[in-house]
Amino acid sequence: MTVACPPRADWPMLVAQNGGPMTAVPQDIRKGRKFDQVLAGARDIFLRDGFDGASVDDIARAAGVSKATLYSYFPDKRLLFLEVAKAECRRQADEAEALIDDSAPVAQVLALAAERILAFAQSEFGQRMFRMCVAEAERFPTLGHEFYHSGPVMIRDRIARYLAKTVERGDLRIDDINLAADQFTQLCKADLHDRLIFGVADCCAPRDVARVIDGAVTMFLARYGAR
Amino acid sequence: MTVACPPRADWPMLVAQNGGPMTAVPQDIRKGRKFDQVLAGARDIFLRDGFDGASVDDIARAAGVSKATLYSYFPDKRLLFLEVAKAECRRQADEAEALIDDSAPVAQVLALAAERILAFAQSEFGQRMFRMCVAEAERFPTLGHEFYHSGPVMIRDRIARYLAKTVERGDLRIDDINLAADQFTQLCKADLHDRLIFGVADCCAPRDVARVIDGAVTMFLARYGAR
DNA sequence: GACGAACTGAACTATTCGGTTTACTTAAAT
DNA sequence: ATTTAAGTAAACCGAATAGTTCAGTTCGTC
Repeated sequence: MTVACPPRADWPMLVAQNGGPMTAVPQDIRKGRKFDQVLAGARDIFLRDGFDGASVDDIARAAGVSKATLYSYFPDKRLLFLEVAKAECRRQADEAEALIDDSAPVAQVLALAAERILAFAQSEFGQRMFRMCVAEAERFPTLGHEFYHSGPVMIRDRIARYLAKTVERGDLRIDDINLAADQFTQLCKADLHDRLIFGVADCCAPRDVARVIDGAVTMFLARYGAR
Repeated sequence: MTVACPPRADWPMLVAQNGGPMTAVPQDIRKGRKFDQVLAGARDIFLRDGFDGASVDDIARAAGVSKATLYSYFPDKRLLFLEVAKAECRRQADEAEALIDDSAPVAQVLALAAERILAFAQSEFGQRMFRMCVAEAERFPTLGHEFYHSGPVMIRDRIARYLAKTVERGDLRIDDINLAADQFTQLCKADLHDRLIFGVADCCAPRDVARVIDGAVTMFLARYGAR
C-alpha cells in the first residue's frame, strides 16, 4: 500500500534558528543538494513502516541516495525520524489553515468543519500519522507534543475562534468555549475514528459519515443554540 | 516504569473451541505447569515494550522460564503476542461488566459511567493497551478487531442498553440509540484522551475531569432529555 | 525409588540492522 | 583547468535478536 500524500509543500522560510529571528542567510544548514531527497524518502518509509520497521538502507534506497550521504546530513536514525515528523507536523498545521466563511449559517459552517475533520481522519496520511505518533509518543516525547499542538490543538483553536464570533453575534451561547470546541471535534469522530484506527474498516460509508455529522451538529446546537 | 495491573483474573471456562459448545475437557491445551507464567511474563514485557521492543529473552526472564519452555508452548513470537493480546482483551471485556443502578437519576448514572470510562483511559494499563493495539493493528488485523469489540463496542452496547430503558421509561427521547451511545463516550474523552495518548500529560487534574464529565452530561441531556 | 514428562541453561546458528570507513567519481566554483 | 566539496558503492563491524538444540535436572506419580 503506497502512502497517499499531497505534493510536498516547501517550508523554507519557516525555519527560525533557535527561536531567534529568521536568519537572512537562505540555506546554510543544508550542506548539500540532496537534503530534500533524503527527507522525502525517509518520510515515505517511516510513514509506511514506522520507526522500528523502517531500515536505514530502505530509506537511502527510497531517497535515491547513498547511506553515507544520509549520515552526512543526520547524525543518526532517531534525529532523522524526529526531523521528518516535525516537518510533517508543520505541513499538517499549515494545511489546516483553510478558511471558514463566517457569514454562513452556523449549522452549515459546523457541518463543513466536521467534513474537513473527517476527511483528514479518513485519509491514508492522517491515519498513518496518527498511528505513528501514538506508537512513538513514549520514545519521542517531543513528537507527541508536536503532533498534539499542530493537530488537535490547532483545530480546536480555529473552531474556538469561530465560536467566539458566533457568541458575540448572539447566535450561540457558550460559557466554556474551549470545552465546546473540543466537544464538537469529539462528536465528529464518534465511532468512525475507532473503526478506522483499529482497522475494522478502511474507509467510512458516506451514509455513516452523514449520520455522524448530522448528529454532531444537531447535538451541538441543542446544547449551545441561542434559540 | 512498571505496568500497573489488576490481579490476574482466570478465564478458564471462557474458551469455546471453534465457536462450538464449551468443551468439557478442562485444560487439554496447556501442556505444562508453567503456561500461565509464560503468559503473564509476556504480558508484562509486551505491554511495557511493545511487540518489536520486547525480546524473547526478556520475556523468558520475566516469566521465570527458560526460552526452550516458552517455545514449547508457542511456535513463535507472533503467536505468543496474539495470545497475550487476546487474553487481555477478554479480561478487559469481563471487567467492563460492572453493574449500573438503573433506578438512579439519569444524570447521575451518566456521570458515573463517564467516570468509569475516564478512569480506564487514565490508567497505565488502559493507555498501554490502547497504544499497543493502535501500533500493531496493521500488522495484526485480528488484534485490532478484538480490541475494538471487547473495548469500545462493549461499552457502547452497555450504554445503549441502558439508554433504551430510559427511553422506554420516558426519561429520554432518542431515535438512534447506538449513535447516542457513541456520542456520549466520545464526549467523555474531550481533549483529555488526546493529552494522555500523546504524552502531553500523564494524568488529568480532577478539576479538568469534572469539567469534561459535567460538560458531557449537560450536553447529552440538552439533546436527548425528555424535559 | 524409579520412570517419564516437563523444564533448564547455555551454547549455537543465521540474520538483520545501525553506523563507519574506504577508495573512487561527480559537479561546480574560482 | 584545477581545486574542493559532495556524493557513491560496497565492504565491513559490532551488537542484538529469533529461534534451535541438547545434555542434564526437577517434579509429579505410580
